[in-house]
Amino acid sequence: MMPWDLKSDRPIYTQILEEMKKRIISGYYQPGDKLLAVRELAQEAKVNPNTMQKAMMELERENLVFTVRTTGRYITEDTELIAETKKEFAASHVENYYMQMKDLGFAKNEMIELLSSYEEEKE
Amino acid sequence: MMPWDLKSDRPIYTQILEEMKKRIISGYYQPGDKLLAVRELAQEAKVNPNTMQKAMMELERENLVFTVRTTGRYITEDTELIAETKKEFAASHVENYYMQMKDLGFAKNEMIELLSSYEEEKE
DNA sequence: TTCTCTGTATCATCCGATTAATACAATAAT
DNA sequence: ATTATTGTATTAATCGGATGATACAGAGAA
Repeated sequence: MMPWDLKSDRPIYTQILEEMKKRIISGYYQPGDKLLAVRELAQEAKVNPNTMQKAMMELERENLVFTVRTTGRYITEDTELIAETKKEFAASHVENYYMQMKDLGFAKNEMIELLSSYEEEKE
Repeated sequence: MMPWDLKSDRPIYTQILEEMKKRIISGYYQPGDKLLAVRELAQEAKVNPNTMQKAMMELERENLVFTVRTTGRYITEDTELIAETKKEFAASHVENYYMQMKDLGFAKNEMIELLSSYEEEKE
């Protein structure tokens, strides 16, 4: 079971929304997959069902999931939308990294160099 | 005058804290520079003086600014600390970019490629 | 039909962040 | 000595997010 590790520095429902998006665009959830019930997901993430529900509503507003009333909720089968969402997500992270570093006075080649020499932490 | 553009998705005082840090480590504020009074800064950022004060207290806790009672607040002259803070700040952004992209299934060379081909938006 | 599971809706309550309005103490400037 | 400006402290009120408890409606399963 995938951990949720939610922090308290931002609204919980926002973090859940992002985590769900990540799970969809990364392929952890496949198109058409049935999601656990809101109550179960809430228990899993250790949040109130209302909070999970709020995140789901937003996810649905973006068409990344759809509901079959009284049956459950499913991941969209619109692979085009998923691909597009992934593209946007990646682009926003590239931009964020670039902008933050630029504000600090780093040149692009330095940004690339730092990333290249980055080694993941082990433990 | 540097804009503050504060969002409502995270605590204001946290955002102010980060913005101040950026201004210090990027050199926008120089060591020893005198800051505007809390009330003025608050007015400039369009927030309550108490909120600005809270951010300043935290900034001071990290020794990035110091106070001369009844005279004002100044940027630290500990250039070593500033350099170290900048290093940490950059490292955390590198890690963040790397981890987010990795979770989405991107390989490091793809991350580098996306960054290389990133072109800043004009308008 | 009856039971159970689904999403959904509606309360009241709590908590932290923010705002607001003041007040105070210390010092530099006048 | 007086005034203005500084950071700081205090108290109350407000607001949004999160929780908790509960209820309802619809569809599938028994």
